[in-house]
Amino acid sequence: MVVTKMTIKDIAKKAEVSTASVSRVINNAPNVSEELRKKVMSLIDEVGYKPNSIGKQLRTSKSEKILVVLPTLSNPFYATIIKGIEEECSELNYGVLIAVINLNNELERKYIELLTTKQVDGIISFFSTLAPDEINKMAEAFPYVQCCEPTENTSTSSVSINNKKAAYDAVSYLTSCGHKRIGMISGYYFKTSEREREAGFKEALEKADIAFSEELIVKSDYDYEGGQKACKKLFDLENPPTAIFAVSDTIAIGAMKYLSTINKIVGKDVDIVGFDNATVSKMSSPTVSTVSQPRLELGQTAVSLLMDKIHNSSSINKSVVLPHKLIFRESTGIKFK
Amino acid sequence: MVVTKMTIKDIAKKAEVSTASVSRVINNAPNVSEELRKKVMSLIDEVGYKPNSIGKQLRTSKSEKILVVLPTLSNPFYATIIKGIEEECSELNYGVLIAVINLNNELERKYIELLTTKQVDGIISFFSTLAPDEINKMAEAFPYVQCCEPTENTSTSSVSINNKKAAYDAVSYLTSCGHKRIGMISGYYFKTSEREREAGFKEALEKADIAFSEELIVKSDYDYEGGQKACKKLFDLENPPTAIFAVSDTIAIGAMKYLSTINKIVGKDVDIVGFDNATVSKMSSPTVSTVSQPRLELGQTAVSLLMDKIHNSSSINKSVVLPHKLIFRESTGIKFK
DNA sequence: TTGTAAGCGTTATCAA
DNA sequence: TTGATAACGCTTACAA
Repeated sequence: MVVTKMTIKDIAKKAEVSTASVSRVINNAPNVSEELRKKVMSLIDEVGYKPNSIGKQLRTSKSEKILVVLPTLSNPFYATIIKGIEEECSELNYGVLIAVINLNNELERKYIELLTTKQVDGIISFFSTLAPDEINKMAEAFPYVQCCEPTENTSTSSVSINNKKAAYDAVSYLTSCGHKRIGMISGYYFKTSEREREAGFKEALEKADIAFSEELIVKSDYDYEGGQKACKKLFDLENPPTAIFAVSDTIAIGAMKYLSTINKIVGKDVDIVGFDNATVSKMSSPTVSTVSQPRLELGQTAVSLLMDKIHNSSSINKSVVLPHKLIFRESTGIKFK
Repeated sequence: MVVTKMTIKDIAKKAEVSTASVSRVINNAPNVSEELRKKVMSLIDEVGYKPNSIGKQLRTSKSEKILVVLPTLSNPFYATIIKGIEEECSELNYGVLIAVINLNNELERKYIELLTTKQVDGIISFFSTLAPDEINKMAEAFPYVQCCEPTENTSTSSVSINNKKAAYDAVSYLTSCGHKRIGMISGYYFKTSEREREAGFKEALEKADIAFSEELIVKSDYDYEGGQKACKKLFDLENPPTAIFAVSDTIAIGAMKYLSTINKIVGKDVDIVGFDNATVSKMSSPTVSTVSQPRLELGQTAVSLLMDKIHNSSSINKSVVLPHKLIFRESTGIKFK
């Protein structure tokens, strides 16, 4: 961590060459003599000179950094995806910066300005508060890809699982176990995935010839308390469900907590499936059956989509769908222990 | 989200004024006529001009952004602290960027370059892989503060709780309950806090006239599996403990899991105290008694320390210690349910 | 109050 | 292969 205020000019002066030559050495330009290269490089090493990247950015309009826009930091779900992003970017020598917008539209715009003012070369967004046509317009002019949760009616490159199919699979498993009355705990936050998962839920019921009624879908916050409350609503029904499909593992664990207070045994009296294969889903007791998303690959794919945009501005929009996986644990019957 | 490639020159030309005047308007300089201001502002609004902040940064060496350096994203402990940072920065009109270094020294250096090259005005670091004198040297030249986990033998501004006292309090509570044989599950990751907590642990034993032996401190990864393994080690001892102090709630929950497999009832046969008051500590069953850190205030304080450095380069280094709090839950006896 | 022009640290064009 | 110099977009003395 040598700290110098040296500029390319200082190096040039010391080496008795032009700044242009120093620049060529730094950037591994083809046409520099071995002699010059050695002289300049040894000097650079000696004084610990680091090119000022603001100057470079101003000149080249490239930052070799991308920005990851997150709705919140409190959901550990993102950690692994971002690890995938980091790994991929690290190989490409891109830096990864993260911004948290907390559902704040103004804040989101502020961070997006990092893109429009060329401070980052691209954005991977996990959630946007912008209107669809704003997103479309921006994505036309700048490298912007959506990950996991593309805003409805937008056309940018994106990567996610098939949320409808994932819900369909989870609920179909429940019907195949003989459940005739299944509740769903959904949310009112991530609009797209929730709508799709609700659609998958309904389709699975239909397929199993089970009547659907609105009371079976309860909306919840994405937390432990939310899961408890939502579950109570379901079990305050005249005809309560015998199984629950929840859109997050934390919600599922909250639901399990409520069930324990009314002496229902999860995995026996009531089967539960969560979503995301969060760390906590293996820590609770009983452990939670869940739908797993390929997080590392989600991140890696997002990066390659973004790089495509960065290096080829006319690149066409691609929507990549990655496979999900059902994971069976104790919350859906002891046979899966 | 209007997207223009306009520069200050274009605006100046359109408005038939100098670029200096436009600059003054943008920056709310005192000496501009109302007439000029109106003319320029309306034009700016009309065409949606946004000043290019790279140009501005190059000229002013200020970015109005800070960087938060995190060891990992998978620990939700940071989420609330960062919320405190965001809130504070938002008021000051500073942007907050986050970088994750995953214990990778090279990566950390890369992100620190954002500071040394003036792309961010300061850094709040939650963990560093750098050598103490490197940190000191950097912190002398640039605004850099450490939060929660200052590297030992460094002298930068920092904010944290008193980890030794926190451990002392937690373990003293355990001894006050009558425990004579207490185990500690520590880690080998965050060197500073672990060492301090171990010191607090020993001191509490000493104070209660309980002999200490090395076998009572077991090292663990900061996860569920680590907690299980560490707990097994403790209970494979000839003389196993009747209480455990763990340096994280996740470890504590892992320990509880192991205890359930050997038919020990937590809160009755064995008392357990965790650390951090993580979300999961309220979700497990039994719930986990823990040491709570004032996360929001930790973040806010870090920001004010940093702003002090940013706006007053000769500002003296301050070490702020914030109060911790013991939280009693089911894992230390049902009387605290 | 406004304009002129230098300069922040680079890279890239052109000429040598 | 190397050097001189303009340019990137902005702010800020200094002059008017």
